[in-house]
Amino acid sequence: MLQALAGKDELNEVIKNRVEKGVQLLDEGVPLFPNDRKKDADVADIAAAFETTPAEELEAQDRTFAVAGRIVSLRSFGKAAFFHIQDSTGRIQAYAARDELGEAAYNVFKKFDVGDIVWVRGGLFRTKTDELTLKSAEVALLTKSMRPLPEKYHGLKDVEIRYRQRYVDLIVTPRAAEIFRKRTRIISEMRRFLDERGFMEVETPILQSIPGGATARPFTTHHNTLDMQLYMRIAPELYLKRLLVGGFEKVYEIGRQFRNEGISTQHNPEFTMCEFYWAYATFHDLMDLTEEMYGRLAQSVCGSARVTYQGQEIDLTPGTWRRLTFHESLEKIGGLTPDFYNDFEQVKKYVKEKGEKVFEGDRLGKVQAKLFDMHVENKLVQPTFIYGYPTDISPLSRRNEAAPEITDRFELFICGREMSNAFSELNDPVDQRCRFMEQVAEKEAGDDEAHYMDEDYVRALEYGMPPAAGQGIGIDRLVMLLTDSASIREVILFPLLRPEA
RNA sequence: GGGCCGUUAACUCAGCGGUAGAGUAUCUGCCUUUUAAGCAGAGAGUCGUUGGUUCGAACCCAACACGGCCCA
Repeated sequence: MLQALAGKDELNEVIKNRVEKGVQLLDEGVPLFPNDRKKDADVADIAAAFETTPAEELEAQDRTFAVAGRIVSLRSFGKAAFFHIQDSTGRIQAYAARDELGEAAYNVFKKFDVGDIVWVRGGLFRTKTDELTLKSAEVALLTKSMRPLPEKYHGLKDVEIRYRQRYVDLIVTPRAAEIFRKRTRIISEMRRFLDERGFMEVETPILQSIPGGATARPFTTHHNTLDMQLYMRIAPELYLKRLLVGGFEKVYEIGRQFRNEGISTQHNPEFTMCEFYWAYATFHDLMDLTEEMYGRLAQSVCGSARVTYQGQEIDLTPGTWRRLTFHESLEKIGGLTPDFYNDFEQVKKYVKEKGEKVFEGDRLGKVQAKLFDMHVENKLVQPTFIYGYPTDISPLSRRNEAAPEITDRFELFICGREMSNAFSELNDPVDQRCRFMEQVAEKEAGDDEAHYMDEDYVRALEYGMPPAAGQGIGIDRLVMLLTDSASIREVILFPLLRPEA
């Protein structure tokens, strides 16, 4: 196989050289991809244990360590060489010399390249510059690399290659690897937070025959045997609330959602959301819980409740977050007057002039939401709950007892972006049926993001759903905030891209 | 969908109408404490694709592809 590769003239010079080297090693009886070596230490553990140990003490001990990892740098002299080995915990320098390894082993070592995965066993010493270094008593090739890694100093700058070939990015861009480690920590910490409070993690369908729980266009797919059109879920909401009907009082799901929408620095067609539902609670309880959760995640992942995002300090300290009603925000932040924003015809004319689409069936709340998007949203930098959304744009939320035209719903904004959406749940089946019918009318009027009718969901409510509050948190945007990432593609391992040209 | 920008060696980039360049990486030689190791030498390219303008195009023009940023 290697001979076949070596003969291919479309391979570039570097790859040809690597293949030839591989063939030579094979000829000498050195396997290129063996799996018979075990490591007995992680690089970070060695560093942690001996970082401050003086040179004499290091060399006095006769203990050896076996590590395995990728060669990420190599400085070779004639009869000795220094190289760095990188494993999943970090990197450590190693030293190989002809006099230590013996002539034959050193000649094999000389055929190792940057990018190869190797195994090294040896004791520790300190170099002239005091760097903790593993002195190879034995080295072995574990995986021959055929392709050269990107340049060592500038690294991989081309974002297209970084996203398409994330495997390379993770090897050579420490920040990228760090973002995804933090992402994992954020999600596991969130699980722990919810588990501690008695929430039960569940899994609900991704393939749905009626997509619901959000205003968004779904992806469509097809089941062959059932010959049935299916949709990829846009939210797990309606299934999670069915579970409240079933008697589970606290449930959550962390999972992928799919929305057939544009792609931007804030939007990827598939993204991850955490949704949770809490019986006998209200949206006020959720605001408190949210502050507590975000504060804890920031503390755990960033070491402080104050984080820096794109040069701005964001204070996530629980108990300090601003809370404003939707209407207050239009006035205090948007600088609009009730005379204006309550005048349907005037607002409709205004948003149309600004280039927004207005459909036949749209009502006041919907055009007010566009005013909010234009004049308020991007000014909400520090964490702010906006609550009391118009009922027209909140088809699944409970109406406010005192003012039925608004709902007991909030959205959380940080850095000018929607981070979360939550409300006291609508559990009146009659009201829910009417709201669905209004949505269906909007859909017929041309809004393809409007809700579908979901008869089974209404039937579930007819059995009785306990009063409850529920929330959805966009995990990707939260990870962006806590890792100071400007684009959602920086926090998704394999963001959606068109096929390579 | 619209606007602006980018695409040149494996990587990072320069070149912007007159024979395709540098650094890293690769190869050869020297080199046993280097760390963007060093010294000497060599090889490496469908300049995103397709057309057009021109005596001559990586460079100017057009369309397309992929990507980035901004707007909708």
